[in-house]
Amino acid sequence: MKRWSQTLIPTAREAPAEAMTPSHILLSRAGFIRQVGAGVYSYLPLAWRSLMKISEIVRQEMEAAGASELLMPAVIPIELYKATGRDEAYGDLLFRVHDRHGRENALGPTHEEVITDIFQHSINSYKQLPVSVYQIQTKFRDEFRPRAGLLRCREFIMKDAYSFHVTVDGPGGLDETYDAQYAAYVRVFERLGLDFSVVEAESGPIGGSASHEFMVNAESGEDKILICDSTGYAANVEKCEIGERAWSFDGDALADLDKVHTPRMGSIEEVGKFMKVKPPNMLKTMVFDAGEDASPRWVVGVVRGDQEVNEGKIRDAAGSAIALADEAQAKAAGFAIGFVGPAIAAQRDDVLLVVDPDSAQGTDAAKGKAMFWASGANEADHHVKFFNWRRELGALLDDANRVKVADIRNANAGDPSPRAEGAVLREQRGIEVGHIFKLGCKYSDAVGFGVLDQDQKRQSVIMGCYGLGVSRTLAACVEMSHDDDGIIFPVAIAPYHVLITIMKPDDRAQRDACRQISGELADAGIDVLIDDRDERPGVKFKDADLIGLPIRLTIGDKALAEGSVEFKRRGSAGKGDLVALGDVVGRCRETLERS
RNA sequence: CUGGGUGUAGCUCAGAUUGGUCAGAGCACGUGCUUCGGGUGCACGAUGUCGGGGGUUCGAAUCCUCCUACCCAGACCA
Repeated sequence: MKRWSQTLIPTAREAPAEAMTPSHILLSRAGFIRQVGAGVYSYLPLAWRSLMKISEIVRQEMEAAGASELLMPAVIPIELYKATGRDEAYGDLLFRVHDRHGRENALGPTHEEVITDIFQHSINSYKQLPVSVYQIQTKFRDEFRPRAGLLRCREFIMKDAYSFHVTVDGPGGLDETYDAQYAAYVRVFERLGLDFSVVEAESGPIGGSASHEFMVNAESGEDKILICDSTGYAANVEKCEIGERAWSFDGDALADLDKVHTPRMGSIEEVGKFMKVKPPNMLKTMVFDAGEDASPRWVVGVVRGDQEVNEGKIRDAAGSAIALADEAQAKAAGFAIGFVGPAIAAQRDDVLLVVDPDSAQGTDAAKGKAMFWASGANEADHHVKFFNWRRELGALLDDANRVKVADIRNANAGDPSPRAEGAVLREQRGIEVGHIFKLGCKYSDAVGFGVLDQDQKRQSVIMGCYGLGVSRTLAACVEMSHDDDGIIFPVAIAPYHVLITIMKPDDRAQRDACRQISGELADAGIDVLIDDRDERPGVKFKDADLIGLPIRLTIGDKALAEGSVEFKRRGSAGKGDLVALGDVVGRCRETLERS
């Protein structure tokens, strides 16, 4: 039980000018957070209560999944990150601090290295595994661009769990724990009352084989996910496969190749507008660099002008570690960056051409005639119209060592589902609140962490790691659930369950009623906040809606004259119901349990 | 990192072209009265390194310059 007048809930009519997203605006206005620096926030009392509630549910589910809580330091000698190469991989994302002796430390962005170090020095035998541990802790990542309040900050609260195994399959194996963590995450987000999706994901710099992301469904989310409703397949756009698409390079040319002067127009939009060609009729050609020693040195990806190349997919298709070519280097190597076209493959033999099926079309099926394509002319400031695959590239198209057709683009809404014939993908936006990974031996091998198995053979230890953004979850919850008046908290995340708005704090009858009700509610284990401020009713009601507690009880003369208080569920329309004093606790308990 | 923008009262912002009654408004805050079920009304009041340094000038919030902080978009990213 807490009195508003005795705590810090600095609500405001206006949000700071820099707040753009709903969660940032509302958490600021409702007095939950205050910005201290770029991507650095203080959690005021209401926010801290919500965060503790989220943390507690996470704890319970982690313990239920067999993990033990521990706490590692935030200050970590840089050597640990150097050992795994993540010193470089993370680069500027690592906060670095030098101590008085000039030693370099990182502020922990995540703790694979530290936990692996601990286990390496504590575990010697397969008999001691598997073990899962977790911590809830402040993490530091020096983001290029923090944004949207708590959604992407440089200092944030995260739960990270790690598991260690001798095998992948079978009892005690990685898969078993991964599945248990997966289930625990589902329970956590269900208990928190969040609308979420689980999607297949790229593992990014953390590394590893399999990974899933947990996304709170919200329009303002940074991540795009694609869903096949008929199978339940869902994946991040970075990972999403696309179903089979028919393709063929064959088809007669519509007209002779027509070279067009397009001075300084390197982008699809500019060229399209200038040549009066729609992006779906253009071939976007991207040059990737496989490295100086690689053969072929260059990989050239082709997708339609309205589509995006997926770097991960083209890497898989090319079968080598490639990256988007450095513009200066590519130009020096003879590529007319901005004006490259598929015909480049016919001009030089150090190029592997990878074509997305949607672009590998000789005929326009819809129109029943040859396909019209525009592309770069492989000459600065020029593009071509009436590009025809067979005419321009000939038999080269049939040489699997030079030309491949593969899914290399990001999926879009309406694309065929990779899991069900005839089904299409639907697009949705989400906020990533959890991400779990099967790491394999990446970290253990990097530091030489192995144990002896039954046969006295040394085995690399297999790892999994499981992250959950606690502070981000609070923000995602607000993104997901609010209205024009303020936040609408799910019961599990709300800092308090019930707000008692006492109209006249000086009135003896009202005070007595408030004391009675709040006492009974507290005894029933319900968290109560009492708005005892000497403010006008309108101010209190506005603030009540703003901070978004699930239930508001209003103690005023009218209701009290009938021995009642007014009961209102946040988010419901109207003024609420009159409930007899004696029934209030029951009504609250019932409402909170039901939701 | 690239591009754009903004730093003036606790918050939202005006003032800047044209240097000099430009230290301002609203909200918030304090006092008094008023009002008392959806941000009440009136009066009075307190509040500033005009982001910082340097320069130009008799005089700078305003012009020049360097620095710095923050925001937005992109690229990147659990």
